[in-house]
Amino acid sequence: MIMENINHIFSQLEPALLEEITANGVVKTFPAGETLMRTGQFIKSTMLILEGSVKVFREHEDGGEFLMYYLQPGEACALSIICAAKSEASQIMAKTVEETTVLMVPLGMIDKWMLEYKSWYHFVLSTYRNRFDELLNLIDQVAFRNMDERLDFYLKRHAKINNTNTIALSHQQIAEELNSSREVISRLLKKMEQRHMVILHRNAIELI
Amino acid sequence: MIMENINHIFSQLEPALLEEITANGVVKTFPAGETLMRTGQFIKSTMLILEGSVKVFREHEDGGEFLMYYLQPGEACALSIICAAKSEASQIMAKTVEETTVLMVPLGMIDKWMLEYKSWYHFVLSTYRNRFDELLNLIDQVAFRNMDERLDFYLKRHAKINNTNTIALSHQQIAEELNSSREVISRLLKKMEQRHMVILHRNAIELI
DNA sequence: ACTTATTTGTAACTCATGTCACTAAAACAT
DNA sequence: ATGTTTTAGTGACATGAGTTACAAATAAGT
Repeated sequence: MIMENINHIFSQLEPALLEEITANGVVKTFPAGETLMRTGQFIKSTMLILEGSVKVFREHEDGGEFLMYYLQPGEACALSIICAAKSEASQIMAKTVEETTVLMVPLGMIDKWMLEYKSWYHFVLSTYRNRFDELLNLIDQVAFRNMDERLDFYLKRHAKINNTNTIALSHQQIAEELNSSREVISRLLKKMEQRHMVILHRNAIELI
Repeated sequence: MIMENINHIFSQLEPALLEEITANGVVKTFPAGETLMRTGQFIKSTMLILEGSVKVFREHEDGGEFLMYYLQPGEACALSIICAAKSEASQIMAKTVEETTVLMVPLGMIDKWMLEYKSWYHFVLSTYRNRFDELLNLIDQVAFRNMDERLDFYLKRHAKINNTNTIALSHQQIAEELNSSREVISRLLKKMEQRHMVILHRNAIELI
């Protein structure tokens, strides 16, 4: 059933390529909160997400972290592809947020398929493109926006990704992802509640 | 002599490819301060820098700008390649900082060469990789660093790129690139001078 | 039910940065 | 040389956001 799943999730890839992928890849399931990649680590394979979701973030020496983006089923980690191609150390951290199934493809294949399969070529390029866009967006956020706007943006994005308008996170968790502090987030959320933008519950924020 | 120049600057590319590049590309020289790409504009060709330098930056609605990186001879604009591949609108601005000669390659070639020339493939991928790294760095800066550290970093990078330890910029210009204000930069530079990190001149900052 | 741990609310304070208002110095122009 | 423009210096103040220090509310464990 995993095979079918792959075919479905990566339907934009050619059948012949999908066969190769399943032949060469290893399917692995990680529990929630598992670290898949850490700063400075060398990457030995590219990961295609089949199920669940993966948080990709930057980490600062003194503990702070900073959310970059989430990887969803059907997506690949752009960095792992880039790093793999140059066998360089990763600059980022990746962690599962829920139980996540990934397909691990040895890095030798990536280059090979680029030349052999047009659909793989487009897949890889659009992966780059999308991540690049997301980084540009992120830079906009931190360069031009205040925390209240960033929080608003964060909540909406989170809601969209999880396809719900109730964000099941504590203020503490949100603060960490935005590299802020819990009190600041609580304060801003209270303001948003007064403006009837959200309703606050324990461990949950409801968007209106 | 431009041909020789190209061969020299892009020596990592195969001779056959270089021939194709010169056959298909158009060499163009722009004066200093010319806008090569603006937000929302569609990109019709990729640019390889032959001489001079190009500033790539993000622009905010209310005027603020934000330096992303400089392109030097031998480099290509990663975004133009990505956008070209998907004929999407650009999200960034690019401006010459001095008189700059570029080689404009029609976007149809990019994809074609990826399959035909290994050296082009590696060139494009390493372009992505380098820009990606630079964006990651930038995010670090704005997410984790204060303005004094960012200024210090900015000055050192500028010095390194121009291969001099005198930065010939006004405080105003620096402020714009860091999306700050002139007074703040003046203040911080004065502090750096008191700590004997720099010597301030009019329109110039000397690193020690 | 009682205790404990987790999560949230809030006030007071500090600090970095941005803004306003104005002065001073240097470069340029006529 | 004198007036004008550009660049730099500086103090006073406003604001956003991080910090400290608690209190209150809610959930969880025994």
